[in-house]
Amino acid sequence: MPSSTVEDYLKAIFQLSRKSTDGKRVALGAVSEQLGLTAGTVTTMMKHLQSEDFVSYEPRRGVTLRESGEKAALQVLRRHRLIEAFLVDIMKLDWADVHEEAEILEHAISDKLIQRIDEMLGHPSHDPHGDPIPTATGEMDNATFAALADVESGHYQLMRVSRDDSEYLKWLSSHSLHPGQALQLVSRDHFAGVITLKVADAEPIQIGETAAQALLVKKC
Amino acid sequence: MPSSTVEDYLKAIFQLSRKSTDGKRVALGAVSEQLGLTAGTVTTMMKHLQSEDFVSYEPRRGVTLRESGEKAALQVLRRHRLIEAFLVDIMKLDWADVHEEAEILEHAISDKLIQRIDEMLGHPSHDPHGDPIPTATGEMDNATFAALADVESGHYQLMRVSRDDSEYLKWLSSHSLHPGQALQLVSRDHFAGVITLKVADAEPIQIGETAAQALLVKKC
DNA sequence: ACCTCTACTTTGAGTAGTCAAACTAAATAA
DNA sequence: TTATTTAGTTTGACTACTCAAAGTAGAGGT
Repeated sequence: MPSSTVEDYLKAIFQLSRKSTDGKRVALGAVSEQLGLTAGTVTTMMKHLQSEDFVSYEPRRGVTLRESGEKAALQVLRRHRLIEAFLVDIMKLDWADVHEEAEILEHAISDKLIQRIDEMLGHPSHDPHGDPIPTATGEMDNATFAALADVESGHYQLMRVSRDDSEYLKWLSSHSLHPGQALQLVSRDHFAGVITLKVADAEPIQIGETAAQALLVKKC
Repeated sequence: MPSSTVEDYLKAIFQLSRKSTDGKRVALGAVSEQLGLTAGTVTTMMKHLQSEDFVSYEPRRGVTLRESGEKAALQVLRRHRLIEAFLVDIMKLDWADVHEEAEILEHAISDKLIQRIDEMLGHPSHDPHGDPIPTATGEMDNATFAALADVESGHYQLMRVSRDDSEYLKWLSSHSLHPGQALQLVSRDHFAGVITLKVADAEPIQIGETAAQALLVKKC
């Protein structure tokens, strides 16, 4: 059983490895950035994770998850996402507040309780941010979507919000921008970096490219 | 914000202090016993807790909680007991399995979530073992009850079960012995140390004095 | 008054995780 | 090719918690 510290490292490496250009290799700097730790701390931990067979680590080149590391990361992700879904659907907490809570609970909840939560929710496939929930055996849907920032005018469905900060999520909420929501990209000003979109039949709203980067959409 | 280790110490001291014969003073041996730690570890920690103003510690005489220590202990107890109630009433987990889970979650759940749980349960006054739940401001009902082991024949109501081990609780369950349950002490054999009792209109059951020590009852 | 036992304290050491600061390899620029 | 910058590594130190084992204070027995 990895400690909760180790779980955090594995989760970070897993998530960074999905965006990696170089195979699934992750630079240690990205890990220290993500976890808010110094570079030296991360180097030390990589050696330890290697000795525990969670990762393979090549000095100065980066780390990749080994099988047991990936398995552990998927379990943490599963717990995290089921907890988020639970907190929103059953506990009726605000979408925007749920991430931090889950960040802690993911290390504290037993398998038995996670299983119970999964049942109560009817084995959901996605969490409130639209992220896929790995199964108990570690399968995960790996569909990818285009960012609203990279897409032309047309009709879309919001599939995923890939950003956790609470203020941003509150703002999305206030404009009914939840996963599943249909929206229309009305126009974009490439020079100003501003996108105009319509959600249902509300007034059109303006959104910057950075904010649009986190909105993952599917054409429809 | 005390660490979860410190919370465990404070909770242990609080609970031991209620059984203390010497005012509210608790012997360090009792603490190390309760927490499963060596005596030296506890001595070290007592100095630390004193320096943090949680307890007052007199070498070789014992510890008593100071105000902030008692407050912290009551908050932990509140979280623990609300979590137990939540796991039984909402999550439908077995009474017997809930203690261990709560032992961990009590250190991981935020105030916001505890508040939500409290609302969902309708501000319960007691947990599934019949233990009183301290209020958010730290008030706690301190009613005491006699142990079934110390009481004569007659009709009683089971008010509290003061033991956490899962096997024991499973056995109680199987005989419908939950807090609130009416029961009759039919007879007792002081020499054999065996008590005969009837629960509702089931067959009479036999129970030893040790087991009866954890069953706290009210005459009725 | 002395001895002994028990409960407690002290000491020295270990684990897990962290940082700051000095150092170094390798990529990039000149 | 050499110099500079950047990313990563090493070292020494610290915090929080723990144990084992050696030492001691004080209560009770003789």
